[in-house]
This record gives sequence, structure tokens and C-alpha cells, in this order.
Amino acid sequence: MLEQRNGRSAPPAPTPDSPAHRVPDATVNRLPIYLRCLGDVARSGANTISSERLAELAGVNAAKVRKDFSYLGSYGTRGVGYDVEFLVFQIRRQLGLTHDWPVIVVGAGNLGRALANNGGFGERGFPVTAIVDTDPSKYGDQVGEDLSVEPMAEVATIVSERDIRVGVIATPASVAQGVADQLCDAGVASILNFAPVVVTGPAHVRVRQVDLVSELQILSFYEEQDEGRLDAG
Amino acid sequence: MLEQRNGRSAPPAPTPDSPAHRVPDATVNRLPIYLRCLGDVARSGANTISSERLAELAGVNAAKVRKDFSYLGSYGTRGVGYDVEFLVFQIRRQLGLTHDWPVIVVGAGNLGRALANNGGFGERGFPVTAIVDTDPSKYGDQVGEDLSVEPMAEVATIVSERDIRVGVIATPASVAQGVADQLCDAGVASILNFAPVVVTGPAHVRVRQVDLVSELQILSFYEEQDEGRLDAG
DNA sequence: GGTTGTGAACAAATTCACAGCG
DNA sequence: CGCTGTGAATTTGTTCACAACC
Repeated sequence: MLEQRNGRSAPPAPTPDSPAHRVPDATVNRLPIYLRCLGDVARSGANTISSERLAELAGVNAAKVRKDFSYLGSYGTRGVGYDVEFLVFQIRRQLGLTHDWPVIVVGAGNLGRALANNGGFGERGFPVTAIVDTDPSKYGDQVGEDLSVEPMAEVATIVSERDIRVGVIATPASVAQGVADQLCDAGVASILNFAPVVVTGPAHVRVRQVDLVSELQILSFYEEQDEGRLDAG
Repeated sequence: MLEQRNGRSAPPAPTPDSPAHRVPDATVNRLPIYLRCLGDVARSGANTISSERLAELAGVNAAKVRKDFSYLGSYGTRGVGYDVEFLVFQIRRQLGLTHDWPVIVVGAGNLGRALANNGGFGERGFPVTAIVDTDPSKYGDQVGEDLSVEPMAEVATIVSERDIRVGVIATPASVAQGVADQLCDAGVASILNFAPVVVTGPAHVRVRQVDLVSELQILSFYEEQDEGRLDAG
């Protein structure tokens, strides 16, 4: 995945109850993983968790967990661990997940429908509120329980009326930048792009790329390493 | 997305025509992006490209492009740039993309079908050769042009007979680790996991996680930053 | 002139190791 | 004693800036 932030701009506003430190990007990237693991832990009934145990669940090491949380504040208890519920609250607050962020999916192909259908989005704070396409033959197609495909031409109205802040691009690469432009014009604050092309927007819009094939290609690199080792050894 | 390598083990085997440097992880993560951009450039008819121009396409800066390529060897020409075709060849070689890597998709839900259907995989070196599920009512369902859903119980046979090296997990979180275990037993070398849970395998199997909701949550963090800035300013 | 390739400077991230507290 | 929180050390990654070369 390629992260691409347009003009990160100023440091965060330190509030009385949060430390002045800027939370490092690497830490931000891990907070969602911790959050997910903590959800599982909470469901299992535990009230507290040690950095060691959480590290194991998240697939990182314990020092990293403690360091990461230290950027959010001192929320653990020495000799005991972290209070699960309180930690969840703090992470959610840091991530801006104190309220839902409605999402629009552009592109009603296989991937777009899969994303729109994916219950995990809504459960974890990102309800998919619209799915649009430019192909008239798809208009009205039912997607999941509550959605049907709407015309891309109405994107501006849809975004403003439903207070949508996040656009997900699941179109062919050839039209992705055009779609991004329309989403930006419509007023979304963030874009998650699944099309295999780098899209850009104005400085105030956050863009993240997810290229699924790149992930496989990266795996392939480390694969080859080992084969080389066998050949050489 | 969380990268998780189990036992990176030894340094690469330096071959006569490749430099002794170990290619840094950060560079490996970018090579697929460059490769994709170079494909677009080649299709546009250009024979050479400067680090400046490629940086623009890939959404990074030019120094980084040059540094990254310097780990692969000195393949540019001063005053001119890089030969597109030759560079593509070298990156593909580094990534181990000199041959295809057949893929099995586990989970014939929306996401699994979308992935199996996605032409981009096959075009870029990862032909999806099987899709399996545990739900008998899905067996035989047509997916894309050449695939139909097969029983998960046959995974061992399928993997060995079709020489599959990569498993993609597109199942609910609750069964993902079990699926990973079965894929490892069946002999895959790499796993790409879309289920929102960390899965692990033996040291020789590479695992990468892609959590789509985490990507949105990360965007949400940077969103909130700006709102904080407005409040404070 | 133009562009690469790369040491050196800098910045970010990780890990260590242990003091501090419950 | 157990576990967090964090400075310090280390490693990794990025950017600068310019010599080398076409």
C-alpha cells in the first residue's frame, strides 16, 4: 500500500488531556490493528491486557505496543496492564472514530459490490451509504440490504445530502482520476483508491492507495529470496 | 496494512550481476508501484524515463526513485534517464516475477469472487487458478470465465496438482487461522489475508495482512487532525 | 545542458534496558 | 514482584547536494 498525504500541514492541536507529542505515522498505522484486537479481547471478557499479550495478538513486539500507547498518554497501570475498555475509548478518540463516517463507493463492479456489502465497514464506523456507477444498466441494482446502484452523475447531491466524508474508488484505472476529481468537487475529505493508478487531489483531501496486486508482488520478492538462499547453500 | 514476515532469515544470495546490497524493505514495497507506472509509460510509447517523471507518476520524490534503483544496480544513463523496458525487466527479476505464481482464493463470498474475477491479478503475474469454499451450496458456482467454486476439503490436492504457491484468504475472521493452517499444510509459500485478524504460519511461509477498514480508520485520523487545527486556530 | 548515482546529513522508527510505580 | 513508560542506543529510511558522466 502506498500512503500519500497531500500537505500534512500543521501539528495537532494539543488539548489539555492529550500529550503534546505528535503521534508518529507508524503508530497511527498500527492503532487500527490494536483497536481490532482489543475488540476481540473485550468480547472474550477480559478487563485488562498486558503489552506482551496485545503484542502477540497484533503481531508486533511488546516494546512497540508500549511506545505506541505512550504517544497517546499514560493509560496503563504498572504491574497490571491496560484497561481494555478505556484503551479502546482512547484509541477511538485519537482516530476520530467518536462518530461514524458515511462512505460512498464508486464503481459497482465485483469489487465495489463486495466492499459495499461488507458488513465490517459499518460495524467499525464506516457505513456505506451509497454506491454509484456510470453504467445505466446497473442503476437500481440491489446491493446488500439497503443499497441500490445510483447514477454517478448524482454524486454531488448524494455526497452533500448524506453528509458523506469518504469516497472509495473501485473503478478501472482509466477513469479513477476523473472519479477522484468529482469526489473532491463533491466535498469528500478522504479517498481510498483501489484502482491500480496513483490518484491525486487538492491538498486538503487525504488519499490512500491500496493496490492488491502490489501486495502479492511484495510477497513474491521475499519468496524469491529464499529460493536464492537454497541455490546458494 | 500490516506487514508480517516470519523469520526473514539470511541475506540474499548475491549473484554476479546483482549488487551485494540487501534491498531495503521500504524499497521492496515501492517496486511494484514503479513497475505498474512503467507499464503505463511503456504503453504510451516512451523508451526512456527520468527519475523526476517517474517520481511524479508514482507519487514519491525523485531522489527516492534514484536511491531505490541504485539498490538494484546502475541501470540508468546520466543525462538521459532509464531505459523503460530494461528497468521493467530488472524490477521484475528482483521481485521474482520472471514466471507466474498461481493463486488460490479461499472464500467465495463477495470479496473472494471479486478477487478471483479481477483480471488485474492474472495480467500482473498472479493467475487465480482456484476458488474454494466450505459451503456446499456454492460448489460449482461459476466465477469469472474459467473458474468454478470447489470444496475447501480438496485444497491439498488442488494446491499440489496446480502448483499453487500463493493463498488468498477472503473468509470471515473466525475461520481465517484454520484456513491459513490448511493452506500451509497444503504447501503454499505465501498468504495474503483479507480477514480482519492476524494469522500466523510456520517461519517459511510469508504472511501479509490487508485490513480494508484499517485503511479507512487511518484516513480518519488525519481528518481529525485538521479539524483540531481549525478548532485551535 | 541534463540526469544519474551516491556519500553524507538528517529524520523517523525500532529496540533496548531499566527506573519507577502499583 | 510485574508491568508500564521512556530516555538512550541502534537501525532503518529519506533527503540533500554534488561529483561523475553522457
